[in-house]
Amino acid sequence: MQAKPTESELEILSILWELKTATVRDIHERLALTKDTGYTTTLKIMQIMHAKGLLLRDEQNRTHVYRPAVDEQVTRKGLVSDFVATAFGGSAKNLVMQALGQAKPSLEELDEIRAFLNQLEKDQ
Amino acid sequence: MQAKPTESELEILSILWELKTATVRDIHERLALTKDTGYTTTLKIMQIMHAKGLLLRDEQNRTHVYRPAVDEQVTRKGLVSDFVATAFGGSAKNLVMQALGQAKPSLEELDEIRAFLNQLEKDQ
DNA sequence: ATCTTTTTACGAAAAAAATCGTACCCAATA
DNA sequence: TATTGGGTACGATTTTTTTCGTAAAAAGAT
Repeated sequence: MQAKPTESELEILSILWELKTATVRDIHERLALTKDTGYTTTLKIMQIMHAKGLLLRDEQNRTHVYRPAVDEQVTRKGLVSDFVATAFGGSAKNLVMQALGQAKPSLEELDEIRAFLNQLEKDQ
Repeated sequence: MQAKPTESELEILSILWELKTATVRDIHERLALTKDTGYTTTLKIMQIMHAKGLLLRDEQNRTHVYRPAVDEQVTRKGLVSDFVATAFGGSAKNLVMQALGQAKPSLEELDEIRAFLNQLEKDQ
Protein backbone atom coordinates (compact mmCIF):
# COMPACT_ATOMS: atom_id res chain seq x y z
CA MET A 1 0.00 0.00 0.00
CA GLN A 2 1.07 3.52 -0.79
CA ALA A 3 1.91 5.58 2.30
CA LYS A 4 0.30 8.94 2.70
CA PRO A 5 2.44 11.71 1.19
CA THR A 6 3.80 14.30 3.57
CA GLU A 7 2.79 17.93 3.32
CA SER A 8 5.79 18.82 1.16
CA GLU A 9 5.32 15.81 -1.03
CA LEU A 10 1.71 16.70 -1.53
CA GLU A 11 2.59 20.17 -2.72
CA ILE A 12 4.83 18.66 -5.32
CA LEU A 13 2.33 16.03 -6.35
CA SER A 14 -0.35 18.68 -6.82
CA ILE A 15 1.84 20.63 -9.15
CA LEU A 16 2.71 17.52 -11.08
CA TRP A 17 -0.89 16.45 -11.41
CA GLU A 18 -1.49 19.79 -12.99
CA LEU A 19 1.56 19.93 -15.23
CA LYS A 20 1.63 16.20 -16.00
CA THR A 21 5.37 16.36 -16.34
CA ALA A 22 8.09 18.61 -14.96
CA THR A 23 11.73 18.97 -14.07
CA VAL A 24 13.01 19.71 -10.61
CA ARG A 25 13.61 23.26 -11.67
CA ASP A 26 10.05 23.68 -12.90
CA ILE A 27 8.74 22.49 -9.58
CA HIS A 28 11.20 24.48 -7.61
CA GLU A 29 10.24 27.68 -9.37
CA ARG A 30 6.60 27.08 -8.60
CA LEU A 31 7.34 26.39 -4.97
CA ALA A 32 9.55 29.44 -4.75
CA LEU A 33 6.46 31.56 -5.24
CA THR A 34 5.14 30.57 -1.86
CA LYS A 35 8.03 29.27 0.16
CA ASP A 36 11.67 29.91 0.50
CA THR A 37 13.85 26.84 0.46
CA GLY A 38 16.87 25.89 -1.59
CA TYR A 39 16.91 24.08 -4.89
CA THR A 40 18.60 21.02 -3.45
CA THR A 41 15.84 20.69 -0.92
CA THR A 42 13.27 20.37 -3.66
CA LEU A 43 15.56 18.00 -5.50
CA LYS A 44 16.03 15.85 -2.44
CA ILE A 45 12.35 15.57 -1.73
CA MET A 46 11.66 14.60 -5.30
CA GLN A 47 14.38 11.98 -5.14
CA ILE A 48 12.84 10.57 -2.00
CA MET A 49 9.44 10.54 -3.64
CA HIS A 50 10.92 8.69 -6.56
CA ALA A 51 12.50 6.15 -4.23
CA LYS A 52 9.17 5.70 -2.46
CA GLY A 53 7.35 5.15 -5.71
CA LEU A 54 5.40 8.36 -5.60
CA LEU A 55 7.03 9.70 -8.75
CA LEU A 56 8.35 8.25 -11.96
CA ARG A 57 11.12 9.85 -13.90
CA ASP A 58 12.66 9.77 -17.28
CA GLU A 59 16.43 9.68 -16.95
CA GLN A 60 17.15 9.70 -20.64
CA ASN A 61 18.46 13.20 -20.58
CA ARG A 62 20.71 14.72 -18.04
CA THR A 63 17.86 16.79 -16.73
CA HIS A 64 15.39 14.27 -15.42
CA VAL A 65 11.73 14.64 -16.19
CA TYR A 66 9.34 13.62 -13.46
CA ARG A 67 5.72 12.61 -13.47
CA PRO A 68 3.29 11.35 -10.83
CA ALA A 69 3.25 7.62 -10.16
CA VAL A 70 0.09 7.74 -8.12
CA ASP A 71 -3.38 8.55 -9.28
CA GLU A 72 -4.79 11.90 -8.36
CA GLN A 73 -8.29 10.65 -7.54
CA VAL A 74 -7.13 7.70 -5.52
CA THR A 75 -4.64 9.73 -3.54
CA ARG A 76 -7.10 12.49 -2.80
CA LYS A 77 -9.67 9.99 -1.72
CA GLY A 78 -7.30 8.63 0.88
CA LEU A 79 -6.40 12.09 2.07
CA VAL A 80 -9.99 13.14 2.42
CA SER A 81 -10.86 9.99 4.37
CA ASP A 82 -8.05 10.66 6.78
CA PHE A 83 -8.90 14.29 7.09
CA VAL A 84 -12.55 13.63 7.75
CA ALA A 85 -11.63 11.04 10.32
CA THR A 86 -9.17 13.12 12.30
CA ALA A 87 -10.49 16.63 11.83
CA PHE A 88 -14.23 16.09 11.54
CA GLY A 89 -14.89 13.13 13.75
CA GLY A 90 -15.77 11.07 10.72
CA SER A 91 -18.55 13.32 9.44
CA ALA A 92 -18.05 14.15 5.79
CA LYS A 93 -21.17 16.26 5.90
CA ASN A 94 -19.54 18.51 8.44
CA LEU A 95 -16.46 18.88 6.32
CA VAL A 96 -18.59 19.70 3.31
CA MET A 97 -20.52 22.36 5.14
CA GLN A 98 -17.42 23.85 6.65
CA ALA A 99 -15.79 24.06 3.24
CA LEU A 100 -18.86 25.54 1.62
CA GLY A 101 -19.33 28.02 4.39
CA GLN A 102 -15.92 29.47 4.05
CA ALA A 103 -15.40 29.21 0.31
CA LYS A 104 -18.38 31.34 -0.70
CA PRO A 105 -18.99 29.53 -3.96
CA SER A 106 -20.35 31.41 -6.95
CA LEU A 107 -23.87 30.82 -8.22
CA GLU A 108 -22.49 28.63 -10.98
CA GLU A 109 -20.62 26.52 -8.53
CA LEU A 110 -23.64 26.22 -6.30
CA ASP A 111 -25.59 24.88 -9.23
CA GLU A 112 -22.87 22.41 -10.09
CA ILE A 113 -22.93 21.12 -6.58
CA ARG A 114 -26.71 20.85 -6.61
CA ALA A 115 -26.56 18.86 -9.80
CA PHE A 116 -24.02 16.61 -8.21
CA LEU A 117 -26.26 16.08 -5.19
CA ASN A 118 -29.17 15.16 -7.45
CA GLN A 119 -27.01 12.69 -9.25
CA LEU A 120 -25.98 11.11 -5.98
CA GLU A 121 -29.59 10.81 -4.92
CA LYS A 122 -30.54 9.14 -8.17
CA ASP A 123 -27.73 6.63 -7.85
CA GLN A 124 -28.74 5.72 -4.38
CA MET B 1 -0.92 33.39 15.93
CA GLN B 2 -1.87 29.83 16.77
CA ALA B 3 0.24 27.25 14.95
CA LYS B 4 -1.51 24.44 13.16
CA PRO B 5 -1.98 21.43 15.41
CA THR B 6 -0.13 18.28 14.44
CA GLU B 7 -1.97 15.12 13.49
CA SER B 8 -1.83 13.70 17.01
CA GLU B 9 -2.83 16.99 18.53
CA LEU B 10 -5.78 17.20 16.22
CA GLU B 11 -7.04 13.80 17.27
CA ILE B 12 -7.02 14.96 20.84
CA LEU B 13 -8.61 18.30 20.08
CA SER B 14 -11.41 16.59 18.19
CA ILE B 15 -12.23 14.41 21.14
CA LEU B 16 -12.15 17.38 23.46
CA TRP B 17 -14.39 19.45 21.25
CA GLU B 18 -16.86 16.64 21.53
CA LEU B 19 -16.51 15.95 25.24
CA LYS B 20 -15.94 19.59 26.24
CA THR B 21 -13.83 18.43 29.12
CA ALA B 22 -11.76 15.35 29.84
CA THR B 23 -8.88 13.86 31.76
CA VAL B 24 -5.81 12.36 30.19
CA ARG B 25 -7.20 8.95 30.93
CA ASP B 26 -10.49 9.72 29.20
CA ILE B 27 -8.64 10.78 26.11
CA HIS B 28 -6.24 7.93 26.26
CA GLU B 29 -9.02 5.39 26.43
CA ARG B 30 -10.64 6.88 23.38
CA LEU B 31 -7.40 6.87 21.48
CA ALA B 32 -6.70 3.31 22.54
CA LEU B 33 -9.65 2.24 20.44
CA THR B 34 -7.82 3.11 17.27
CA LYS B 35 -4.14 3.27 18.10
CA ASP B 36 -1.75 1.59 20.37
CA THR B 37 0.50 3.93 22.29
CA GLY B 38 1.28 4.24 25.96
CA TYR B 39 -0.53 6.37 28.49
CA THR B 40 2.46 8.62 29.05
CA THR B 41 2.57 9.38 25.36
CA THR B 42 -0.93 10.76 25.48
CA LEU B 43 -0.08 12.62 28.66
CA LYS B 44 3.02 14.13 27.11
CA ILE B 45 1.21 15.34 24.03
CA MET B 46 -1.48 16.93 26.15
CA GLN B 47 1.16 18.62 28.27
CA ILE B 48 2.80 19.98 25.16
CA MET B 49 -0.55 21.19 23.89
CA HIS B 50 -1.12 22.90 27.17
CA ALA B 51 2.28 24.57 26.96
CA LYS B 52 1.51 25.71 23.42
CA GLY B 53 -1.80 27.15 24.46
CA LEU B 54 -3.92 24.64 22.61
CA LEU B 55 -5.47 23.32 25.82
CA LEU B 56 -6.47 24.73 29.15
CA ARG B 57 -6.51 22.69 32.30
CA ASP B 58 -7.92 22.75 35.74
CA GLU B 59 -5.24 21.72 38.21
CA GLN B 60 -7.40 21.95 41.29
CA ASN B 61 -7.48 18.22 41.73
CA ARG B 62 -4.66 15.80 41.37
CA THR B 63 -6.20 14.50 38.19
CA HIS B 64 -6.13 17.46 35.85
CA VAL B 65 -9.14 18.24 33.74
CA TYR B 66 -8.45 19.54 30.28
CA ARG B 67 -10.49 21.51 27.83
CA PRO B 68 -9.83 23.06 24.42
CA ALA B 69 -8.30 26.53 24.35
CA VAL B 70 -8.95 27.03 20.67
CA ASP B 71 -12.24 27.38 18.94
CA GLU B 72 -13.46 24.47 16.93
CA GLN B 73 -14.80 26.51 14.04
CA VAL B 74 -11.79 28.74 13.78
CA THR B 75 -9.35 25.86 13.92
CA ARG B 76 -11.21 23.80 11.39
CA LYS B 77 -11.45 26.75 9.11
CA GLY B 78 -7.69 27.07 9.07
CA LEU B 79 -7.23 23.38 8.49
CA VAL B 80 -9.67 23.31 5.63
CA SER B 81 -8.02 26.31 3.99
CA ASP B 82 -4.67 24.63 4.17
CA PHE B 83 -6.00 21.37 2.97
CA VAL B 84 -7.81 22.90 0.02
CA ALA B 85 -4.70 24.83 -0.88
CA THR B 86 -2.25 21.96 -0.78
CA ALA B 87 -4.40 19.02 -1.78
CA PHE B 88 -6.96 20.58 -4.09
CA GLY B 89 -5.10 23.34 -5.80
CA GLY B 90 -7.25 25.88 -4.03
CA SER B 91 -10.61 24.64 -5.27
CA ALA B 92 -13.02 24.12 -2.42
CA LYS B 93 -15.64 22.94 -4.86
CA ASN B 94 -13.41 20.07 -5.84
CA LEU B 95 -12.90 19.12 -2.24
CA VAL B 96 -16.63 19.25 -1.61
CA MET B 97 -17.41 17.01 -4.54
CA GLN B 98 -14.67 14.60 -3.69
CA ALA B 99 -15.96 14.31 -0.15
CA LEU B 100 -19.57 13.91 -1.24
CA GLY B 101 -18.67 11.37 -3.84
CA GLN B 102 -16.97 9.10 -1.42
CA ALA B 103 -19.12 9.61 1.66
CA LYS B 104 -22.41 8.50 0.15
CA PRO B 105 -24.57 10.75 2.31
CA SER B 106 -28.03 9.66 3.34
CA LEU B 107 -31.13 11.32 1.95
CA GLU B 108 -31.50 13.32 5.12
CA GLU B 109 -27.97 14.57 4.85
CA LEU B 110 -28.41 15.43 1.22
CA ASP B 111 -31.38 17.55 2.17
CA GLU B 112 -29.46 19.27 4.90
CA ILE B 113 -26.76 20.14 2.45
CA ARG B 114 -29.28 21.41 -0.05
CA ALA B 115 -30.80 23.62 2.58
CA PHE B 116 -27.37 24.92 3.39
CA LEU B 117 -26.72 25.71 -0.26
CA ASN B 118 -29.98 27.61 -0.49
CA GLN B 119 -29.07 29.60 2.55
CA LEU B 120 -25.71 30.47 1.05
CA GLU B 121 -27.36 31.62 -2.11
CA LYS B 122 -29.75 33.80 -0.25
CA ASP B 123 -26.99 35.42 1.72
CA GLN B 124 -25.05 36.19 -1.38
C1' DA C 1 1.27 1.66 58.47
C1' DT C 2 2.47 -0.43 54.25
C1' DC C 3 1.61 -1.72 49.73
C1' DT C 4 -0.52 -0.80 45.29
C1' DT C 5 -2.44 2.08 41.91
C1' DT C 6 -3.01 6.33 39.59
C1' DT C 7 -1.29 10.35 38.35
C1' DT C 8 1.99 14.08 36.95
C1' DA C 9 6.70 15.73 35.61
C1' DC C 10 10.60 15.39 33.02
C1' DG C 11 14.25 14.12 30.27
C1' DA C 12 15.78 11.44 26.75
C1' DA C 13 15.45 8.74 22.76
C1' DA C 14 13.59 7.36 18.46
C1' DA C 15 11.38 8.31 14.24
C1' DA C 16 9.98 11.19 10.62
C1' DA C 17 10.49 15.17 7.76
C1' DA C 18 12.87 18.99 5.87
C1' DT C 19 17.01 21.41 4.79
C1' DC C 20 21.43 22.15 3.12
C1' DG C 21 26.51 21.78 1.78
C1' DT C 22 29.60 19.73 -1.12
C1' DA C 23 31.30 16.90 -4.66
C1' DC C 24 30.98 15.49 -9.00
C1' DC C 25 29.31 15.23 -13.86
C1' DC C 26 28.21 16.96 -18.26
C1' DA C 27 27.37 20.44 -21.71
C1' DA C 28 27.70 24.89 -23.60
C1' DT C 29 30.77 28.59 -24.61
C1' DA C 30 34.55 31.89 -24.27
C1' DT D 1 40.91 23.60 -23.90
C1' DA D 2 39.62 25.94 -19.81
C1' DT D 3 35.82 27.91 -17.50
C1' DT D 4 31.27 28.41 -16.15
C1' DG D 5 26.56 27.04 -15.32
C1' DG D 6 23.16 23.95 -14.40
C1' DG D 7 22.24 19.44 -13.19
C1' DT D 8 22.29 14.99 -9.92
C1' DA D 9 23.91 12.28 -5.87
C1' DC D 10 24.59 11.83 -1.31
C1' DG D 11 25.64 12.34 3.34
C1' DA D 12 24.97 15.07 7.30
C1' DT D 13 22.48 18.11 10.04
C1' DT D 14 18.55 20.31 11.91
C1' DT D 15 13.95 20.52 13.13
C1' DT D 16 9.67 18.57 14.32
C1' DT D 17 6.89 15.03 16.10
C1' DT D 18 6.09 10.97 18.59
C1' DT D 19 7.18 7.73 21.99
C1' DC D 20 8.61 6.02 26.29
C1' DG D 21 11.12 5.11 30.83
C1' DT D 22 11.63 6.46 35.34
C1' DA D 23 10.88 9.04 39.46
C1' DA D 24 8.09 11.29 42.74
C1' DA D 25 3.61 12.48 44.80
C1' DA D 26 -1.02 11.53 46.13
C1' DA D 27 -4.77 8.55 46.97
C1' DG D 28 -6.75 4.30 48.04
C1' DA D 29 -6.83 -0.44 49.69
C1' DT D 30 -5.32 -4.11 52.83
